[in-house]
Amino acid sequence: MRAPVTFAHALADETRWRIIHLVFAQALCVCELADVLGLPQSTLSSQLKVIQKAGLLASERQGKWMFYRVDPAFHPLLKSLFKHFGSSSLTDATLARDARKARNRLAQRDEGCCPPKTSSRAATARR
Amino acid sequence: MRAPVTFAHALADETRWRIIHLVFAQALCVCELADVLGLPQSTLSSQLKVIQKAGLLASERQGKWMFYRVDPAFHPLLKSLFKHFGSSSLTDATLARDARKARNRLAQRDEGCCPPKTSSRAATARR
DNA sequence: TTATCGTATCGAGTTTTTTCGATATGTCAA
DNA sequence: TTGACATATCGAAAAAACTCGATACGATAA
Repeated sequence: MRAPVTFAHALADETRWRIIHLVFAQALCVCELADVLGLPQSTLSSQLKVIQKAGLLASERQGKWMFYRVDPAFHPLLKSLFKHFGSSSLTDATLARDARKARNRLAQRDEGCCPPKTSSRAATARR
Repeated sequence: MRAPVTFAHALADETRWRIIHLVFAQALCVCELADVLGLPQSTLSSQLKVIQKAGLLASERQGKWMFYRVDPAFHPLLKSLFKHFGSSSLTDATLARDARKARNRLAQRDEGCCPPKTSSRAATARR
């Protein structure tokens, strides 16, 4: 009984809901999330911890950066939730803005703080 | 975005999770929930309000009693959640105990405080 | 090593949530 | 109407959650 309640709690916050949408299909690092959401880095770290506690996140360190994404095991469940509530960047203005900002931010990888997107290839190429 | 977050919040509490399981398949009145869960009536009223705020509940007054059940529109979504987490009285000891208490309590309808289960027939027959 | 940068943790302040007794509201019956 | 009973609301205390600046940790590069 603890697992589903913790899972629900992970979704029961607007900021976390936005985070989950952002890292559903792609991995982002903490600084990218902070940029997109306009929140301090420590806040992001805290919220990510809550989501992680529910087992929702897969994380991977890439040099200095920590990348987070939704664990694929939760994709079907979350998809049915998204579908039920019509929650997507097509219907929600905030999610749409987040998605756009994320696209812009991703386009600046290599120029900005983060390592190249295609992590394994570029990361090994750097060393 | 507010709807799914409110929905998640409704599930993000152990007591509410138990309530939702209890009134998923059958309608119960507040005093029955209080008996089964062993909580004061005012606590139940508060928690039911939280669940209701998410649109999860259908309620029906039956004389003095107010019956609550999960709105059937949410059955599929909740079922996928239950399934994902294996949340049922078969796997969870607390839910099992709740279900057993509810069965006992239902068997005492007509003897105790609550009106007969087959509400429409019995209720009209009373008048 | 030192410097830098990204992230995690800490700690305090603020807000929200949860609980539950007391009380109000509403319904039925007489 | 009164009385009894089920439920809702109120109010206050306790607990939990949320935010965010300051700081510690960890990895990279020079």
